[in-house]
Amino acid sequence: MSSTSFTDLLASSGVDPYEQDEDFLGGFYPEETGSGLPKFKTAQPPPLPISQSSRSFAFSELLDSPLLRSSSHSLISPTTGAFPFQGFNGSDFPWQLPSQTQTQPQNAASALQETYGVQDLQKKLEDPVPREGKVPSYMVSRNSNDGYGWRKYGQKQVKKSENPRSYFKCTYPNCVSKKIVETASDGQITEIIYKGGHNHPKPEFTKRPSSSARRMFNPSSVVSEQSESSSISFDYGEVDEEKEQLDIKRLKREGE
DNA sequence: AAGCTTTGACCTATA
DNA sequence: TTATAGGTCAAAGCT
Repeated sequence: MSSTSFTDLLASSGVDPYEQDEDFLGGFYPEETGSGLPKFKTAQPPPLPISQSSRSFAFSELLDSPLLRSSSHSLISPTTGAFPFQGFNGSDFPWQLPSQTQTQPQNAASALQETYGVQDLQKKLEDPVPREGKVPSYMVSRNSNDGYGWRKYGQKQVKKSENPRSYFKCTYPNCVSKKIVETASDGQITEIIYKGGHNHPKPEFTKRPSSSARRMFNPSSVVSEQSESSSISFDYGEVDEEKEQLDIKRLKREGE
């Protein structure tokens, strides 16, 4: 079912930040987000030790949870704070919960609500088709697409990172979800941070494709990722070239 | 024609 | 209170 959705995700850009997310979730890198956790000016309920270590768990994780998915719309208890994320309900995220990172669901939920930092996208996609080395920003944006429509609304070079950050907003009318993608000069996504959640279902195929050339599912590519990932098992994977180039390298902010 | 990206400037938060 | 950094907005240009 959601192959499409997921496919979209993966394929969408190849960024597969999500996949990686999930993946790295398993191996969270507290350092990154932990210390670098962006300050959400939104409403950060600090009561929960998010990750107690400052580890941003993968929001996807939750989503992925069958529980959530089952609930579909009621992902999180209203008490905790209505979990506005239901957009993923339609997606099949094979993300697995990291055993070592088992964050408390509640934490996760909270964190999710706030943001999910995806870093360490250490997935090196093999790219048979190199992007010529030049990766326009717009490409990057699309890469980050996880199936949702994102629109870039800004870019900035932050001091914390040597790489520029691109700011994206969900194109859904009522969706306030935002995404920050940090890309290296190579065009590789070094860090992805999600803020807020989607309060709408993920568009199946509607408007996502288009832009870049999304390729049909490329098992080969996917496999590559999965290999590294660890356990992502999706059958979709239209890894586009972008994906390949998405050399997501774990960018650890040592400077922290 | 519509949507998206790009870039600079402005605003807000934090130290 | 001031300075720095981060994040967001808006206008212009491009696909």
